[in-house]
Amino acid sequence: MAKRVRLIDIAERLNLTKVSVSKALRDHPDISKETRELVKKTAAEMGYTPNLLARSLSSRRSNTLGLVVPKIAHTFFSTVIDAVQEEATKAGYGIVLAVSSERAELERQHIERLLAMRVDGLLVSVSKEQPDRAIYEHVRQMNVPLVFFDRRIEDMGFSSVTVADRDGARLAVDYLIEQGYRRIAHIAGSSEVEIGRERRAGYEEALRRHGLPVPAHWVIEGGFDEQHGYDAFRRILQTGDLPEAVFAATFPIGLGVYRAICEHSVALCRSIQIVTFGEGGLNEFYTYPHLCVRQPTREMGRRAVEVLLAEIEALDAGREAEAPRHVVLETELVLPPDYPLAPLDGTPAHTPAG
Amino acid sequence: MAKRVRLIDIAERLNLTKVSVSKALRDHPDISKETRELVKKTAAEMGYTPNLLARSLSSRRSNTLGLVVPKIAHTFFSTVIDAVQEEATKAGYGIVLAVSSERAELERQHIERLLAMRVDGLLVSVSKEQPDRAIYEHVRQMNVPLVFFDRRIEDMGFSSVTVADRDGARLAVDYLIEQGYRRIAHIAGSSEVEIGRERRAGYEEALRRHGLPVPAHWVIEGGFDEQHGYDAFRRILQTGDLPEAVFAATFPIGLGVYRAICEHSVALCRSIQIVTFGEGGLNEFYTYPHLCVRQPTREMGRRAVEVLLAEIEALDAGREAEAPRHVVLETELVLPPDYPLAPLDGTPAHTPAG
DNA sequence: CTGAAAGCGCTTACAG
DNA sequence: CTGAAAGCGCTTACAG
Repeated sequence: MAKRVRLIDIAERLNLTKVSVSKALRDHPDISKETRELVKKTAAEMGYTPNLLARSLSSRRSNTLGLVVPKIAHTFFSTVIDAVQEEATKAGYGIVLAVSSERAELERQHIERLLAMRVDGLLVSVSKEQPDRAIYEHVRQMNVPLVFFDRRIEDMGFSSVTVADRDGARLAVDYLIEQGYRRIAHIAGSSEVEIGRERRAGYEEALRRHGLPVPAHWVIEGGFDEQHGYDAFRRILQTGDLPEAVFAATFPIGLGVYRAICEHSVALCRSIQIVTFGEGGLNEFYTYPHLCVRQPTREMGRRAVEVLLAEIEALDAGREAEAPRHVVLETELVLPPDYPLAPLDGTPAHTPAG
Repeated sequence: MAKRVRLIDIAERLNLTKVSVSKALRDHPDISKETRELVKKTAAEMGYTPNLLARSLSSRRSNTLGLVVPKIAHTFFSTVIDAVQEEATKAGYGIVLAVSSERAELERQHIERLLAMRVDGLLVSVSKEQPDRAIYEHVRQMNVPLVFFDRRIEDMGFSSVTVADRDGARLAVDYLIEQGYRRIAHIAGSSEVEIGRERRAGYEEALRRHGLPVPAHWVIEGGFDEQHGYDAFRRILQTGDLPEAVFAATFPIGLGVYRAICEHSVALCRSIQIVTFGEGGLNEFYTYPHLCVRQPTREMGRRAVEVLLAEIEALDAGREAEAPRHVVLETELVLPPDYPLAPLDGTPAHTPAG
C-alpha cells in the first residue's frame, strides 16, 4: 500500500526542514528561487499532493466556498455554477457544490455540513420550500459570510445579488402591449418565493398601467419547471379561449408552454407569442425562438463571488461586519434577429387586437 | 466576533475531558447514555459544529466521496447525483460534487483537488474529451478507490457501473423493425466515448441482422445534447428524404429532434417515431411521448456507491486490492400506455413499409 | 465508564 | 534565506 508522501518526506530527501519545503511549495519569498524549483520538482516526482485538511486546519482558512442551489438540471443554475467556479478558481478558491432539490431539509443538512467543513463563505439560492431560518441564524452565529443570489431570504441581514425581477417582467409585458397584444397570459412560478411574486407583480403592473384587466383565469401559479408550463398551458388549451401571448416566469416554463402549443398545432406555435423571464441556451437555434428577458446570469455568479470575497477579507482584517450589500442587476429584453413577431407578418391565426 | 466552540469548551462547561465529549458525541458505548445525552444537549445549546477538518485529519477518514460528472443540466446526471447523494447519506458519507463541463482539463483539476481534500473515494463519469490518463495514474498511486459510472475509461483497471448500451440499442431498433419500420435514422453521440460507439454499434447490428443496409446519410454523430439533435434533424429535413423513425443516442438528442420535427409540421410529429436511449422526466406527460430505452439511472447511482464503499472497506481492512468489478445493468424498452404507435393507427404521413 | 498522552500533516509566529 | 517550537481541533490507542 503506497504510503502517502508528506512534507517531511520531501524535506528528508532534500535535507531541508519541512517548514522550508512548505514555504517553497507556496512560493514564499523566504525561499530562494532555485530551492523553490528544486522542491517543486521533487514534490512532483514523488507524487506529492498537499493534505488540504491539515493545511486548512492549521491556517484556519480552507480556501473553499460552499455553493448551494435548489436544482441543477436547469440552464440558469448550471450557468451560474460555471461562472462561480471560474471566478472562484481565479481567486484561488475551490467550490464545494450542494444541491437541495428544492427541499428545505436538504438545504439545511448541506449548509450544516459545509459549516462543519469550515468553508470560508457560503453562496446560497434557497429552495422553493419555506426555509429553515434556524440554520441561517447558525451561520450568522458562526460568523461565516453568506451571500444569497437569485432566490434569497429577504429579512435576515445577509447580502444578496439579484435581478430587477419586477422591472424586467413589467418591461417585457409593456413591450407586448405596445406591439398590440392585449390578451396576455402569465404562467407564474411559486408565490412562496420572492422571484415568483415579483415577476407576477411586474406582469400585473404592466397590464394595469395600460388600463387592461388582469385575466385571473390566465394567471397560473406553480413550480418553476417545464412540467408546470406544459400542464398549465394544456389547461388553457382545453378551455378553447386562447391568449395572444404568454409571459412565462422562467425559461423552462416557456419550454413547456411551447411544447404544449406545438403539439396542438404548428400554426399556433407561429402565432402565440411566448416571452420568458430568463433564457435557455438553445433558444436562438429554434425556428420560433421565444422573446426573453435576459438575466446577466454569468455576471450574477461573478458578482456573488465578488461580494462574498469582500466580506471574507473584511472578516480577516478584523473589521466589524458591515451592512449587507444588495446588488440588483438589470435585465434586458432580447429580440432574436429577424424575429417573426406576429404583428409584423401576416401569418398568425390569432392576430393581436389593436 | 463569535469564537467558535470546540470540544474543550463543552468539556470545561461540563467538567469532563474532551475525549469523553468526543466519544459522547459519536455515540461511543464507553459513555453512559445519560452523559451522552447531556453532552449532546449542551453541544446543541452552545451551537457546536464539529470541525470536520480536524476530525478527518486525526481519524484519517473524511467520510466524504468525490463525485465528478461531465455536466449537470441533464436529467440523467441530475438523477444519478440525487441517487448517489441519498445512498451516501444513508451510509454516513457526504458528497463533494464537481462538474467538468465536458472538459478533460477541468476534470483533472477537480480530481486533483478532491484527492487533496482526502476524499475516501471517487465516483467519476468522464468528459467527452480525451481524458488525461496521468491523473488516473495518480489516483491509483495514492491508493484511492475509484469507480467509473456510465462513461468510463475502459483499460485503466478501475471498477465500473455501466449499462448494456449495445444490447439496449439493438433491442430498441429490433423492436422498430418488428413493427414494420425500415427507414430508421440514428442521431448518434460522440464516437470518442464508449457509450457513443456502443449505442451506434447496437443500432447497426439490429439493421444488419434483419438484412437492412445502414443508411450512412442518416447516421449523424456529434454531441450528446439537444442542440446536436436539433441541428442533425434539420439537416435531414432539408434533404426532403425523411426516415420513418429516429433512434437518438440520448434523451436530450431526442428532444432536439422532436422540436425540429414539431416546428416543421404537427403531422410529422405524429408520424415519425422517435426512440431515445435514456428517458427524460417529462416524457410521459407529452402527447407524443418518445419510446425510451430505460436505463436504471437511480440504480446506477446506488450500485456505484455500493461498489465504491466495498472497495473502501476492503482498503480499511488492509486487504489487497481485488480485481476491479464491472457491473453492467440491463435496460428495458418502455412503451408509454396507449402509445400511438404509427403501425397501430391510420394517421401517419409516412407509413412504414412492411 | 473516564482520563492522559501522542499524533494526524500542516502553518504561523518568532529567532537567528 | 533557514530552523525549532507551538498549535490548529480533533481521534486513537492504551491505562486505569
